[in-house]
Amino acid sequence: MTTGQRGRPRSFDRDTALEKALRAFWEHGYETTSIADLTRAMGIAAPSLYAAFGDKRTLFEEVVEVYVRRYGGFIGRALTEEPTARDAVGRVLREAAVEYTEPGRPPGCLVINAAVNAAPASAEVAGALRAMREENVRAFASRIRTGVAAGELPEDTDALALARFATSVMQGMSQQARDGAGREELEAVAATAMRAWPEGPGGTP
Amino acid sequence: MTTGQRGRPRSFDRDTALEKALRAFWEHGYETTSIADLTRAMGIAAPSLYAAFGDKRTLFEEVVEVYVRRYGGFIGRALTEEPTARDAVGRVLREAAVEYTEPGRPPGCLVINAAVNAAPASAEVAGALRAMREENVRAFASRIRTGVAAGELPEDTDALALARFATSVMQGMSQQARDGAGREELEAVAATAMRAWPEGPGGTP
DNA sequence: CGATTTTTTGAGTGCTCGCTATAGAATCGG
DNA sequence: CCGATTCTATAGCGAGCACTCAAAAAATCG
Repeated sequence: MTTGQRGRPRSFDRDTALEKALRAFWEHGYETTSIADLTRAMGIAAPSLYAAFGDKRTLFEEVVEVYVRRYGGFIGRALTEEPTARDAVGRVLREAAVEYTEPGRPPGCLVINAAVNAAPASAEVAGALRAMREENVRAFASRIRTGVAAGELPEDTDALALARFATSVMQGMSQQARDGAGREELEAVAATAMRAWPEGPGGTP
Repeated sequence: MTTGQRGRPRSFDRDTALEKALRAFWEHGYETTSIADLTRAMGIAAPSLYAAFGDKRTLFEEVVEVYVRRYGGFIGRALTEEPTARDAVGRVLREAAVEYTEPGRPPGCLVINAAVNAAPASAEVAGALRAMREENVRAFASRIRTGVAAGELPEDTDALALARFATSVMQGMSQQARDGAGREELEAVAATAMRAWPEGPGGTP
C-alpha cells in the first residue's frame, strides 16, 4: 500500500484552522489582519501557516472561496428557487438581514467589507472582491430580466438599474450591520426597499 | 511692534497641505494611508507634518472636520432648505449621486469609507466615524418626524426605520461609486429608492 | 550686527509587517 | 532498528511603520 502519509503528520486540523482564519478576515478585513493575528487565531505558528496555506494572499483567496460557498449561498438559492423576480430579490434582502446579523458570526458580509480600505499593494485582492460584487449585480439583473420576459414587470424595466438598487441596499445593510444595526432594523430596511419595486405591466394586475 | 511672527516662517501653505492630506485619506482610508504617503502627497517632510498637525490621528481628525464642512454640507442644506421631508431626503440622495462622482475627487464618501477596515489600534478613529454616521441617521429621522407632524406622512410612520433605509441607500451608493459606478447610475439608484417613500396620510392626497 | 525663535533637513528610533532558514520532533517504509 | 520524509518551533530576515532627535537654515528681534 502506498496510501499512508509519510513523515510527521500535521498537528492541527486544516479546515478548523481555515475557518478561524475566515473569521479573523471577516471581522477585521484583509489588510488589517496581520499574520500574527492569524497565527494567534488559528493556534499555529507562522511556518505551519505558510506550509499549509501558502502566503497571506493565497490564504485569503481560499478563505473567500469557503466564505462564498458556506455563507454566500443564500443569494444564488433565492434567485433560482423563487417563482418571480420580486420574490427572489425580496427574499435575498430579507435573508441578508438575517445572515448579516447571525449571532456568533462577524456582522455584515466579507465580500462587501473585507477590502474597502486597501493600499496599492493589495489592489489585486480588492479588485477580486469588487469583481465578485459586480458579478452579483449581474446575477440580480439576469433574474430581473427573466421576470420581465415572463411578463411580471413592464417591458421597459431597466433591469440593470433595478439590480444596482438592490445591490446598493444590500451593501448599505452590510455596513449598517457592522455599525451595530440589529436584525429587525435590517429587515425593516429590506421591507422598505421592496416598496420601490415596480408594479406589474398593466398598472396593478 | 510685536505682531510679526518670530523665527523661520513655514515654507508651505498649511491649508493646501491639509487638503492634500484630505485627498490621500479620502482615497485610501485612514489606516492604509501611511505617513510616507502623506508626506509625499503634502510635499513636506515628516517633522514638518508633526509640527504643523500633530500625530496621524490628530491630522485625520482635522481632515474629517474640513471634509464635513467642505464636502458634507449638502446633507444639512437639503434637510433644512426643502419644504417637505420627501423633498429633503430625495434631494440628499440625488445630490449624493453627484457628490460621490464629482470629477477630480475621490469617489464616494470619506466618512462612510475611510475606516471600514480598522485594526484594534485604530478603533477610536473608526468609532468616531461611526458616531458621525449614526448622527446622520438621527438627522434624517428628525426631518422625517417633522414631516409626520406636518401631516405629510401617516401618523404611524416609523421615522427611524425610514431614516435607516435612506442611510443604507446612501452608504450603498458610496460603495458603488468606489466600485466605479457613474453619476447617472447612482442617480437611478436614488430615484428608485424614492419610489419606496410612503404615500400621504390619506392614501394619495 | 548678535541673540532668539521657529522650521527644515537628514538620519535614525523601536516596533511590526510578511515571510523564511534552520534545526529538532514525529511519523513512515523497509 | 534505520533512513527518508514531513511537520513544528525558534529565531530572525529586510522592509516599512509611526514618530523623533539634533543640527543647520531662515526669519525677527534689539
